[in-house]
Amino acid sequence: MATDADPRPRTPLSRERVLLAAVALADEHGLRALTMRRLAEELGAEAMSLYYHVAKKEDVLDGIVDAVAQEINDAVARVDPAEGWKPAVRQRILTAREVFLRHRWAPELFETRSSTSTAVLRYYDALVGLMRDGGFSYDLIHHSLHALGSRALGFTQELFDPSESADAAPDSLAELAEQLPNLVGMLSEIAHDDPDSTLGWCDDQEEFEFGLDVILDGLERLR
Amino acid sequence: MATDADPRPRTPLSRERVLLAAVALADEHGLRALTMRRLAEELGAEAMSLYYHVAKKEDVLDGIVDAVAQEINDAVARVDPAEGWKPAVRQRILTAREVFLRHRWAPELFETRSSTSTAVLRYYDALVGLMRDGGFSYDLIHHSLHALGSRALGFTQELFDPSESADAAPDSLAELAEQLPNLVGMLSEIAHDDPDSTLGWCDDQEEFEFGLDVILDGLERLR
DNA sequence: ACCTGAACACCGTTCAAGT
DNA sequence: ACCTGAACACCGTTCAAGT
Repeated sequence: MATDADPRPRTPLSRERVLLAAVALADEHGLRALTMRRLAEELGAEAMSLYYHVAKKEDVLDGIVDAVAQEINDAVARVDPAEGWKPAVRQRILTAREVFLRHRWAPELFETRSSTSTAVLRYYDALVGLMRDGGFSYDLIHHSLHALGSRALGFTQELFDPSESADAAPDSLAELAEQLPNLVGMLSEIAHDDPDSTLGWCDDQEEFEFGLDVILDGLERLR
Repeated sequence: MATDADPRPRTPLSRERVLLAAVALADEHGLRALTMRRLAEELGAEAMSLYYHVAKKEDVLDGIVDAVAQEINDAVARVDPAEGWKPAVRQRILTAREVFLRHRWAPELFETRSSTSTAVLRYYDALVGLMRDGGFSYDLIHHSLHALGSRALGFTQELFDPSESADAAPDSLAELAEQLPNLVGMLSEIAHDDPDSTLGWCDDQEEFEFGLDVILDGLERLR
């Protein structure tokens, strides 16, 4: 008798199911699509049902940051402990980066709320430990974390995409070259063409590693 | 007869007045307070009146990014052209930073929409020119801009504020020290105490300059 | 214990209408 | 040309009510 339409959720809701669905929704449609109403729909429930399992939307956002941080911790736990602090730190960071490449909405969220995640703190704790074992003083490690900034977690935020501006100008390209001679000169020599390794224009894999190595080499010298 | 209550706006609205009010509102109450309705109220008008002067809210956000970028360009135009590419670039960046210290909401917005601002492009163009004159190839300049990231504009986004987590834990501080021995060890040696120079915990003036110099020194070596 | 419907106070934005 | 009021389609969230 109940064989026809019975779209009740098989499994009951839970904080974990809500967070998993939130991550999946953000992965597929971006952060902007992550509304309480849409999230509930994805789970076959009403928006208000979510509030039994999470306090408020902020709680969901904190939760998915923590979930990504745990994914990072799981990933870095599997990397071979390299010889020397530098390859070890480098490898950890590049491994963390791979997680962000799977969750491209995450950098934006980490910028503002990663301090609430104990998983993020555990990630940093291990990084501090590695550098400590590598002969750094706590003071220099502290400076190093500041110098690395978000790079310690594996991403840099993009700041501008000159290719966009280039597209925008139709025939005024000559005028643009006049106004921005150096930028146009530089960009005419350069091409980015590996979208899969790119978190926005400024976060190309090759460029990420270049910047990372500039900093790690600099820290090495100060050690 | 019209001597009593006549709170009509003296000056008519204009795109410029709208943007100025938007910057002032964000300065005083943060980005979250910047809604079309609140902005109109600030101008003594109705929300819908704004749409005669700006296309949509996105347009307002693009506009205030451009306004801040112009403020930066004005500021850097006044700095003495230093001798050598490094002091010149360094001074430009620290001057740009001062503008962000006046508009603490701006970094968040620049992260996502600075590519739409021609003023930002002009800022970068001058920076590229300085480095070019300093003997850098376009290719290395390009790498350098990636390595600097948002630091080229004078800010780094904060990633975590361990002091917050420290506050949060009341008596479980011992447990925290057990779980995060390295982080707790490091932080016990360190204190941040100049709130005026700080854009969030990770963006202390001293730390900003440390990180900047690590990168500039590294680029110098690659020149 | 877990979920829901109706309702509230907000958003950005459209559109026809006022001066 | 410039501004407005009413209305629409969305938000997050509260609360009393259902099972």
